[in-house]
Amino acid sequence: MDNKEVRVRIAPSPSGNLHIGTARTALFNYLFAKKNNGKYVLRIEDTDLDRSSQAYIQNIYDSLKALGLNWDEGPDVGGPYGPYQQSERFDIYPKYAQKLIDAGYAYECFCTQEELEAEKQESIKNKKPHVYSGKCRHLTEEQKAKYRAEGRKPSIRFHVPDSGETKFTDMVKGDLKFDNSLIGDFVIMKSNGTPTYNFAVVIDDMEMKISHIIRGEDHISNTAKQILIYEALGAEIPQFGHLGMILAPDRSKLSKRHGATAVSEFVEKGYLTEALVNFVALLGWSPSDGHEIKTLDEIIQDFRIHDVSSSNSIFEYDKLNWMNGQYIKKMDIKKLADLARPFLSMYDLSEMTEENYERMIEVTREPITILSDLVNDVKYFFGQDAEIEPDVQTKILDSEDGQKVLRYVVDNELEKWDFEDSEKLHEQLADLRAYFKEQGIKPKETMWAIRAAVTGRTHGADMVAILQILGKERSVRRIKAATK
RNA sequence: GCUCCCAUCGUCUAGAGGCCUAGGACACAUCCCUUUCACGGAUGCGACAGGGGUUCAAAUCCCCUUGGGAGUACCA
Repeated sequence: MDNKEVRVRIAPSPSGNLHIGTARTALFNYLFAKKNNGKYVLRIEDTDLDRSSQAYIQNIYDSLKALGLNWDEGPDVGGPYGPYQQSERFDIYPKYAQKLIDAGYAYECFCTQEELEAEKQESIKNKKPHVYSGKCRHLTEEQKAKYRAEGRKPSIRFHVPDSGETKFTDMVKGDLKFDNSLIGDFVIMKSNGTPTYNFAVVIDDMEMKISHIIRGEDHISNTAKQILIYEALGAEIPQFGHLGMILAPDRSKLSKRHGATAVSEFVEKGYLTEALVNFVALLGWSPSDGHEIKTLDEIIQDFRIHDVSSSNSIFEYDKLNWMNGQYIKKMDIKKLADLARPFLSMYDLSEMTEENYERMIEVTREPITILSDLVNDVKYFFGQDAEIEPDVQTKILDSEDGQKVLRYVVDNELEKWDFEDSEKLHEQLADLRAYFKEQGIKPKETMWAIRAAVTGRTHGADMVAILQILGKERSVRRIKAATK
């Protein structure tokens, strides 16, 4: 190709928290930029002032940063082609609109909503595609003056050619073409003086020298309109790449009723941003070496936009959960311990030393898939007494073998257990298992008795660790309490 | 309605005419490991939507049908 600088952008609209789909689009843009030593720009598209809010803008910043998708230029960091927030760019769009009018590519339209609606209904009735008739295309100055006198404020429409095709080669979809006669003259400036989306993006992308536009395929049909504008302006047309959509398991659009949709919601539920990025990268792209667990940097190395799948993909939690579990398992323990804290706010963490807190996380991290699983899994580390589950009471603590083990432990072992030395304690438990094995009680049943007494459950973290974190006093207390 | 996109195991995907009796991952099942849950290991289950072409040869190319998705706004 050429050696022009690669510049991509992610342009979210702050009418909600950063959506997981937008995050994937951001990721692919980021990957493409990094892979090609390009620039990755963040632009906030808040043209619709009613639906936009500062809180959402902040959420977009925070989410993108948390995912590690840091931008080179943007509203907060600036850059050579700012401002990067559309609401601050309102003065530049009318100039370009006027330029198009002057060149004959656009015209003022005085049609009312009612007239437009009537046209549309007529088309539907005749089973024809509804395309604006273009009746304001050739208004005389007198007619315009008359409309103005009536108080009508014009919108500005782009004059789309009546024939021919608009085509482009999409980086992921291949050759695409649209029949101009079916596009219809579309509005570029609303009657209130603000630009429509299709106009604002083109102007902004053009001014910001965006070379490649990677976005969701819901924008495919907009592309024809946008190319027409680029051409009318005599601007260089960027390369486009349209990604398949992310769908819910029922093949509908991913929405709140399917669970979390915003990146921040996933984080609040206990998903790790590293896992989120990794998982979402695999929706539409696959690593060349078959190793799916990869860091952002590794993905950058392996990423090629032309390898991206052009079909939609379904967002299933199974694999995300598995992947999140993998990341939790491998994460630096100090980092994990810090991330886990907010999830454990219902417990009095000051009860235990920092060292014990970390060890508790270390020994409970293994089976969990999301951080919030910790809430339940860590419960028995708190409080003086164990909360015994009903089943555990009847099936284990009330059983003959269970009591036999506990009785023996209380009478002969408990005082000898070395809570300070984990290896010693480990051996002592092993000896206990061996002792009862000769009496026909399985090793796991021996341990169940102790586990049940100490934690009230049949499963959980390593027994030695539990006993040590709980400390001698509470461990002894719980075991004695369960012994009849 | 019209336009466009898409179509390999339940899901994410590999596959760019012969390497495919279609490979991997998640999920599921069984077994092994084991102080529990889990992790890990092994095995199994499981797909080229259907129909026509093209070709010596098609999951791969073309057409039709079907199914799914998107767009069709003075919303972005």
